[in-house]
Amino acid sequence: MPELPEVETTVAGLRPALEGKRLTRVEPRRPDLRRPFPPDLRQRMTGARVTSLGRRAKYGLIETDRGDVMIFHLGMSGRWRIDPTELEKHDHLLLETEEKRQLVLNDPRRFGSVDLIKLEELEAFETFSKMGPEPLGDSFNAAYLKQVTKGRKAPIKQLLLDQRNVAGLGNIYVCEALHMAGISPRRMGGQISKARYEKLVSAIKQVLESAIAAGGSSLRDFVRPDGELGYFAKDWLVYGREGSPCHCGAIVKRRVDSGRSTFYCAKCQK
DNA sequence: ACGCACCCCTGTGCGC
DNA sequence: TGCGCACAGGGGTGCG
Repeated sequence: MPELPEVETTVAGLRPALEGKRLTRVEPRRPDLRRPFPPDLRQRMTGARVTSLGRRAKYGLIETDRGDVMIFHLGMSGRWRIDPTELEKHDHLLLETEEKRQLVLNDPRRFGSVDLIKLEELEAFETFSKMGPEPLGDSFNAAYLKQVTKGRKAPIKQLLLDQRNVAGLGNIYVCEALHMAGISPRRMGGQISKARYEKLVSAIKQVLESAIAAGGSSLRDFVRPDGELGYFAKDWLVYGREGSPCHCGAIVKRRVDSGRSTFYCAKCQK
C-alpha cells in the first residue's frame, strides 16, 4: 500500500521512538520477506544506537552509530506498529529500545524487504544507484522529464512508475497526478510537450505534498490511537472511483494493464 | 533497448 | 455459510 508519502509519514512516526535510542532487541520472527533477512541483522543491530532515520524513494532508512544502515521496504502490505499490546500474525520483525518501546514490522504479503549495508555503501547500493531523482526534489522538473522521455513510446503512466525515471511514485499518485494535469495515462511519453510536463510536474509535487501533509496531520503526535503507522484515508479524484462521476460530469473509467489498474477520466485527460 | 506479461504472497470482498 | 474468483498501493524477471 505504501507509496512515497506513506513511507515519509511512517519514518516520521518511527523517529520519536527510535532516533537517538539504543536497540536492546532486534528479532526477525521468520527467515524472510521478499528475500531472507540479513543473516547478521540481529547481531549488527542489537546494542547499536540509532543516529537518524530517513527515506529514499519508497525505502525507509535507519542508521546506527556502528555505520550501518537498515533499509526497509513496505511492499504492498507492510506497516509498522508502535508498542503493540501483543504480537500478531505477520509481525515479522521486532525492534525494542532501551526505553522498552517496541516497533513491529507487519507484512502479510511479504512483498517488503529488509537489507543491512554499511553507510558508505549507500550510494553504490544497486537499488538506489539505478534510481531516478526524488519527485519532490528540484532536479525533478519539466526539462528533466522531457529529456528522459524523449523518443519513448511507452505510455506516460508506465514511465512514471519506472523508478529509474523518477523514484517513489506508485499507482495511486500517478493516476491522481495525471488526472490533475489532464494527461491521458496512455499518452506516449515522447509525445508530450514541455508545457504539459510543467503541469504534470506541479501536479505530482502537489499530490505528494498534500498526501504527506494529510498523513502527518492524521497522525496525532505521530502515533495514531491504534498505534499504527503508514496509512491515512484520502479522497481520491479518480483512484478507486470507477463508475463515479468526475468533477467534469463524465464517468471515471478503469482499465487494466499488466495486472495493474488505471483510473482516469477520458473527458478531462487527453 | 524497449514494451509488456507475469510472478512472488496473503487477505478481503463480492457474486453465486 | 461456503466457495471461487477478482483484486490489492511494489518490484523483479524474462520474453518477443
